[in-house]
Amino acid sequence: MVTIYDIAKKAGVSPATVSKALNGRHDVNDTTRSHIIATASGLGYTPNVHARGLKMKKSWLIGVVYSGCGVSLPLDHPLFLPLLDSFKQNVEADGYELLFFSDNSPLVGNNMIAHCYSRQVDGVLLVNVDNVDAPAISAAARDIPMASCNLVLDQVPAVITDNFGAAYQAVEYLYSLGHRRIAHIAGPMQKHVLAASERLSGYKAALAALGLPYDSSLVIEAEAWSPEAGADAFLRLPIGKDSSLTAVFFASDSLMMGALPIMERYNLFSPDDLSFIGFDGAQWTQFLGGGYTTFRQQADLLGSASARLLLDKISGDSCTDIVRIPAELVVRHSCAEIGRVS
Amino acid sequence: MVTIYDIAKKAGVSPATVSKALNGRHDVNDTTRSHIIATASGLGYTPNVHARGLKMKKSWLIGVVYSGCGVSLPLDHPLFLPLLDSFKQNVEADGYELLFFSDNSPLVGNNMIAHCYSRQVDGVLLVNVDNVDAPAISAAARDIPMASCNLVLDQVPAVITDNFGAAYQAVEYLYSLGHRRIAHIAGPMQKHVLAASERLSGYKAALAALGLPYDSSLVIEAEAWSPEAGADAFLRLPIGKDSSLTAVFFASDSLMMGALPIMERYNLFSPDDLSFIGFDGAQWTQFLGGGYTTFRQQADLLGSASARLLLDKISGDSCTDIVRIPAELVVRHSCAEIGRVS
DNA sequence: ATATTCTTCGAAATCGATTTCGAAAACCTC
DNA sequence: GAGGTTTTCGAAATCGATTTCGAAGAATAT
Repeated sequence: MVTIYDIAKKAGVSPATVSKALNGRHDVNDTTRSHIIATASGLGYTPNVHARGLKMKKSWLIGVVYSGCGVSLPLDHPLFLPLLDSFKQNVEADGYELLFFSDNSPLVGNNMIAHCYSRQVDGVLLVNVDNVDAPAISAAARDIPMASCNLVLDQVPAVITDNFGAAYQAVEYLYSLGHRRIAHIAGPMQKHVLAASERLSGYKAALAALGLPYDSSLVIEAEAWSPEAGADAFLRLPIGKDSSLTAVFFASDSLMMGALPIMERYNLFSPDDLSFIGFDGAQWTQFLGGGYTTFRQQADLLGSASARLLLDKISGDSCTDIVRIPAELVVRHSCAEIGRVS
Repeated sequence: MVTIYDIAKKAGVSPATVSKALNGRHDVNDTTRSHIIATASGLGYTPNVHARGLKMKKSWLIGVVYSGCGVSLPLDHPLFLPLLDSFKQNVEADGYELLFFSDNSPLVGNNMIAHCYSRQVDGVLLVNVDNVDAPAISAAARDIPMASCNLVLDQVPAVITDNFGAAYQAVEYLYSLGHRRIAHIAGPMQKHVLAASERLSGYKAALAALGLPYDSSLVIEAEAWSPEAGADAFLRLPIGKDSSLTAVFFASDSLMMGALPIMERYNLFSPDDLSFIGFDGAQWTQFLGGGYTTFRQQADLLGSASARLLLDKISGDSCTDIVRIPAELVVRHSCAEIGRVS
């Protein structure tokens, strides 16, 4: 491995000067600087990040924490990779790289924090985390800059999709098409991941605002975010040709996917028999069944916003607690206009 | 930050002894060892990986390289995350963590290699890489332990799905159901990613073995692995109620997904009008249209095998060049039995 | 009791880069 | 040219953990 000592010897200067030349310090002559840079690249020098990290107490590493054992928020959530990719591009621009570690203990907490200290990460992003030791993390967040995505914890600035607003808009949209009895398949309620609860709140608020009664038989909470759980929940709805139910708002596309085989089994079609709205913007919603209407979570914005939040936190700036990112209603063909027969 | 010097002072021993006690060396008394361990955990000590890495020339880091700018092999490929998760669990068991870096230059090569040297990674996994500076990587692979997944490069041991065998089996299966005119929507041919070419070869070989003629009008190479490209390719096939074509083997589920809207447009149904087989085992194939037959790539095995390969390489063992992982035929309901009307 | 071996521990060097502070040289001012 | 300022450079300390090698003490052998 080529070190600055090798460069120093070859260039006929001291290691100190090499370091300064390579780091753009001003107390080194332009001539010597270019000479040093030339011999450095001639030798194929790459700085040793361990030595640098040891001295500077900075690793240029950002830990990405997710739930390895998460069942309700699976790793293959359609949001995860695009979000991470966007986040990565943003922090890379500032020179950071991503250290990928999950905390495989039942609760994301101490184990993860020990990792952070040990690896000297400069910051931590919590994403797709569903089972946290909230007090431990909030405490650690005073030492280690943290940010989270779609997760709300004390002391940790968060970027969240505007679930409430989107759900509200979903009901408004269905109402505008003439729907009056609108069901909601909710996701599993979790303590710090508010996706399910906020979407349910938005649904309720819109009903109230539109003067629609809240019918608890039209709201089913799924056991998980999976298609299987969606199917189970969907079956508990009053479906059938003669049902007064005309529309279903699913808390996620995964849940909606589970309903599709059931629809086939009962020989029902969307949108003719039942209007569907999903959530997430999964790829299949674009191509299947004439296209399903859904809310696209803006992974790119979620990623860039959480990067901004974390980078600000790292540089010590005070930053906003919560940033809301709107979800985009993607209108396709799974919602029918009804009730205009007058 | 708590260091071994702090522990040494508190425990009344030297830093050297602390280091040895914590690392399980034999030249330290059991009594002092337990005393040291106790005070270490009492102080909340976590070792500084930079200091350790500097001295030991080992980072306990494995670099995961993928194509950031890859278009033909998108980041959200259904295989990517499950594979990575399996890989991670396997290398974590040996104490490694994952450094996630893409090479955003047009060709994955020098930039990535510089990163590896700089970060002192102990090994590199190449995955979902589609545009490589092959000579540069092969050269670097002599210095840095590497392994790849679904990518074939000189000097780099690889784990690959048995594309040939699966494609062969697809044709055999369709043949056994009575199909005689079987089309293939191939993926884009790439130099080092053999998914498309091997699947095409398997298709051709099976035709030949079964005595079926090769009809070039039934083989279309898609421009990319996307649904859009799949739709374009599918439209160039002789489809329609009166076509003699009875089955299509798609090189991926994504390509197959693109064909579904076209089917609807022409009022065709699978399997009644056309039998479909996909590749990858995407989630939607399980739930939509009564279930689509596909080949499941065994992400868990691909991940664990590439972990094994890389860990062996790191420990200096000679290891196999190529490991083949079979793909599992998942029979659902998109393939009809025909021709048994006699 | 003396010699020898084994156990246990610590002083000091090392890994590679950064940074402080002082020294030398070059420059300027009058 | 004396005094002062600026520029340019290097010796040495530092970050925290590991490791070598020698020393002191304990245990064993003769």
